[in-house]
Amino acid sequence: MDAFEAIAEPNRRRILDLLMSGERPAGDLVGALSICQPGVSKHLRLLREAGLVRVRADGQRRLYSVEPRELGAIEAWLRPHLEFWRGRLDALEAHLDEEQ
Amino acid sequence: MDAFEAIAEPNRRRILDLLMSGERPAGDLVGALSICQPGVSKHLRLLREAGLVRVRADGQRRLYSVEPRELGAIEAWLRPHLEFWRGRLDALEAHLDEEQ
DNA sequence: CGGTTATATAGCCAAGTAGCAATTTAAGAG
DNA sequence: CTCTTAAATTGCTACTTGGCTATATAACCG
Repeated sequence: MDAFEAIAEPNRRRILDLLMSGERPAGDLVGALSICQPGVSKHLRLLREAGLVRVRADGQRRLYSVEPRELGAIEAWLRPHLEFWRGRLDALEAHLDEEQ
Repeated sequence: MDAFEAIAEPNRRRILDLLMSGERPAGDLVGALSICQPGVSKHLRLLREAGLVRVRADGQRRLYSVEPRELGAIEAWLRPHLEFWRGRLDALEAHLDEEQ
């Protein structure tokens, strides 16, 4: 699973949001997500395979945290589109200003 | 299908890339994509339902173009993550500089 | 050791989807 | 009207996935 597919699922985006506040044990995420524990575990595995999170052991807990590198890959695709369209909208505004 | 799911599929990202050069008939996209015509048509329908492209008729052709609004929705989710991690990386660099 | 807690895995099901070939719809062209 | 071209829809299959329950693994506690 690549990063694009990984962030396509709302629960996985929510996990990444929760991990913005720092490293968290899997159990915290289960409490926050209204899906069952194995479901969260499966999402965490997919996020790990997509390179979006990393995990380290702490006793019997697993502490997850964001691995930002692959988010950059998404931005790398998205940015040219945003820049292109920002340019078009700016041009449109300029055009409308001229007409006034 | 929302915008996140829509861009999870490589052929659909490629379609959006191709449409950056401007409005194009569906047939152009079929030629560029190495999947069959009905497949492209289906992807275009999903992109339309996700609000990522619009279409207008030109005789028997259908001209597709990007609708940038929903790309902004993706950026709206992604940006806080990127900013957060850019900040962390900057802090790390500063820390390493100090140690020298 | 046995018991408890935290997490992962296995096994299953229902739903969605990406692909194709075949067909339909719609717009020109003659 | 007939033929052709452009695109969409239908019908199908194989695969994936997100959810669940049940079970396994693994670490800590006594």
